[in-house]
Order: sequence, then C-alpha cells, then structure tokens
Amino acid sequence: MSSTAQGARARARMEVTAAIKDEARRQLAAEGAAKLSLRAVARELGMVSSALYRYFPSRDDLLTALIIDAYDSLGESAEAAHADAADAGPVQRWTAVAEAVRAWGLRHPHEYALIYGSPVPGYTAPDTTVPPASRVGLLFIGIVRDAHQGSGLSELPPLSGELRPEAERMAADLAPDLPPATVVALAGAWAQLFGLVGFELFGQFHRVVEDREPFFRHAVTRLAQGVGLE
Amino acid sequence: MSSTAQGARARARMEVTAAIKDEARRQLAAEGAAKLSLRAVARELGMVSSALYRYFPSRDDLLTALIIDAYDSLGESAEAAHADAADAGPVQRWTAVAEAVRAWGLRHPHEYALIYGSPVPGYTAPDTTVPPASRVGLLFIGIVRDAHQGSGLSELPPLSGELRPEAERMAADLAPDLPPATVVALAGAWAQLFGLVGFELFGQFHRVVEDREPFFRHAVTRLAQGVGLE
DNA sequence: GTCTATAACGAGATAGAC
DNA sequence: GTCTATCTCGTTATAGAC
Repeated sequence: MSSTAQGARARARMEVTAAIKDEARRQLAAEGAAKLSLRAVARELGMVSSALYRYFPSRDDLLTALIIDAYDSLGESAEAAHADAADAGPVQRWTAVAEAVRAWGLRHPHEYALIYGSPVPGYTAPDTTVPPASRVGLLFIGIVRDAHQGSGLSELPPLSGELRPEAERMAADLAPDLPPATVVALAGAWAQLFGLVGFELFGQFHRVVEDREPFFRHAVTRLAQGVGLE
Repeated sequence: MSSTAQGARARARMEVTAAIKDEARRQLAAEGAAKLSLRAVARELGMVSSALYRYFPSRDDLLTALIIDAYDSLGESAEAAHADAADAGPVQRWTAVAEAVRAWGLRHPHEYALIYGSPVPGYTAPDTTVPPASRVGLLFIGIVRDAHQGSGLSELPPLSGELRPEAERMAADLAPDLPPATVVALAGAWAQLFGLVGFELFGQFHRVVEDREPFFRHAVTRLAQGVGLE
C-alpha cells in the first residue's frame, strides 16, 4: 500500500464528500433545510443511502457540514473584502465588510437562510459551528479596535445602570480592550446589519425599498457611525 | 331557513376554521412550515383530508391564513402597547412598540419564524399579506410623524446624491409629509429592529448577549435617536 | 346549499426482506 | 446493494347526509 495509493484514496474521499455536499446544497435550494434527506442525496448521486453514512454519520452531521461551509464561505468573502480595503479609513473598511456580507447573501440566498434564517426543526447546532460563525463579527471588532488604538473612535453616551453589568461581561468576553459601551454598540450593529440583509433577501423590502444598493450603503455607514467610527 | 340557523352554520364554520388553524400552528411549531401537511392536520382533528378543502382551497391558502393571522396578532400586540404609551414622549412610544414586537416574538417564536424567517420553499405570499404585514411599520411612521408635527424631530444629515431619487420615491409612497432622509432612516431602523429580535430568537446571541432585556432596550432607544427622535 | 366520507390519481418517501 | 410492499403527500371526483 504505497503512499500515492493512500493519497489517491484520500483524494477520492474528498471528491465524494464534495459531491455529496454539492448535491445537498442543491436540495437546500429546492426544498429547504427541513426536507434535506440523505436518501434523496444518495439517489441523485447514483449511490445507495447506506453508502452515505461512510461520509456523514447522520443527516444532522451533513447539515452541520453545510452550515460550517456557509459560515466559512461568508467569512472568506468578508475577509477578502476587508483585506482589499486595508489601507482605507475605518468607515470604508466597515462598509466594505458589510457590503461583502450583503453580496454573499444575494449570491447564496439559501445558504444565507440556512445560517441566519429560521432554525431547522429538530436540529441544534453543535459548538463546532461557533468559530466559523464568529468570523464576520471578529472583523468588525478588529476595525473598531484599530480605530480605538489610533484614537479615531468617538466616545459613546454612558450606559444605563441596568445594562452596565452585562456590558462589562460582554466586553470582558469579546474585546477587553474596548469600552463596554462600544462593545454593546458593536453587538447591536452586528445584529442590525443582518436585519438589513435579511429583510432584503426574505422579501420584506418588496415595494418598500427598491433601489437597495445605495440604501444599504447609507444604512451601514450610519451603523458605523453608531459604534463611534467617523 | 331562519336567520338563527344561518348564524349557527356560520358559527360552526368559524369554529372548525379556528380548529384547523390551531392544529396547523401546532404542526408549525413541531415540524416547521415546510412540512405543514393538510392530511396530518385532518388526521389530528379526526376529519378526512378532503373535508379540509371546504375551508381552505389548498395547502398554500392555509399557510397564507396562518401568515396573516401572525402578522395581525403581532400588529395587535404592538398597537395595544402603543396605545398604552399614548401619553408618553416619542422615544417612549417607539421603545414600547419595539418591546412589544420582541415580547410577541418570544411568546410566538414559530410564528415569528414563519413571517420573518426563511421563505417557505415553493410558496410565494399573495398581496393580501401586505396590509397586515404593514401594521408595525405604520406605527413607527405615526410616531415619527407626530414628533415631526410637534417639532420634536431633529434633522438628519443630508443624503448622498445616489440615494436621493430612491429616498424621494420612498417618501412619496410611505410618508409624503416626512423628509426623505427621515423615511430612509425609518425603513432602516425598521429592518434593524427585526435584526435584533431575530438574532435573539434564532440563537445568534448565544454566548454573546446574555442579559437581553436591557441590551434590547438600549439598542432600540438608539434606533429611535437614529431616526431623529429625542 | 353545505358539509363529510369514500375512493382514487400520481408522485414521492420509507422499512425491511433478500 | 437491490427490490418490493407499504407508507406519506396534495388534490380531485363522486356520492350521500343534513
């Protein structure tokens, strides 16, 4: 058993794994995550369903793989856009990442729905999804951190007493070098960005916002200002 | 055929219709909208599937009824909260409506997912869903309008040239008496509010925001300021 | 007229024997 | 890994009860 044979085996395994996920993604688009079925994937690939279990031990594991791939694909797009804007100001970097998120969502609406839409009934995501899911958020934290260190970050109004304990816990967990009020604003802006993208993708802007690109650019610029960037 | 007999028939029809929708909502929670099945609803009610067609001409019409009911239930809650805060300032009225939206979502997560989550594969909502879907947005417009007429609304920074045409179209369609920049900010805040609620309901705040009530209150207060309320 | 029940269609999923 | 028998589904046609 030569090493090239082993390499070939490993390569074949990766190719089949990729084919399974590709087909599963097609079903995701056609039928939704709730109806994702290992049997249907197998049938479409000319395999027998039991053969799939050599690659994914269960339907939920296949779902998890699709979710992680989606988060990673989004994260990669966002990181690439951020890298392209590395020399620009913090607001430009912020909007570059936000626009990359929107563009990815428009290109992959069903995968967007998988990760930011309704939970799949009966499925709970394992902790392995957390790091890929964090990539976009970490970019925003980095942008704000750079502005803070370069003193390009304005101070935010003081927090109410009821929010202070949670704000300090959040800051300690997510970005100990940033002011708690900034971390709270960041978490809010992060959620609000996906509110904008989700409303566009899921049809809520129908007949409300039609020319969405300038609208979105404007909204995310104001989000950047809301966390103290200028 | 007396009028009381007609009343009894009509009443019975309404009761069966309500029972069908109740059971359908139960299945919505258990299996998700994609797997809503007329046959399962009928079976659970001790009816035969064909009998359901006297009440809903198709599965999609049942789904539409559930969607409209959800929008109306949310709209009623929001309107009641707004009425309770009628004498308060604009920011208080704004946050009262926003907190009613969040509270309704926490009480009805599956119906929230139905109307603000992933689209149901193969289903497209008819135009009859538009008026109920508009109720919450109309409340926010009304609050801002009142503040504008009472001169309690601050002016927003001027819009970029690329956004101005769409902003004017939006203002003409949604609130011709408000400045276009305000209407744009309103549409953004509206989407962003549901980003906050969706992130909480769909699990994105897991291990990020834990004490969500004060966090949400703070975020929506800042949203109110973002549209010019003070 | 208003409703429910029976039966069937074509399509698809599923479980288990082989 | 294959085949088959048995489920599910949405939907319609039809017949009969009230």
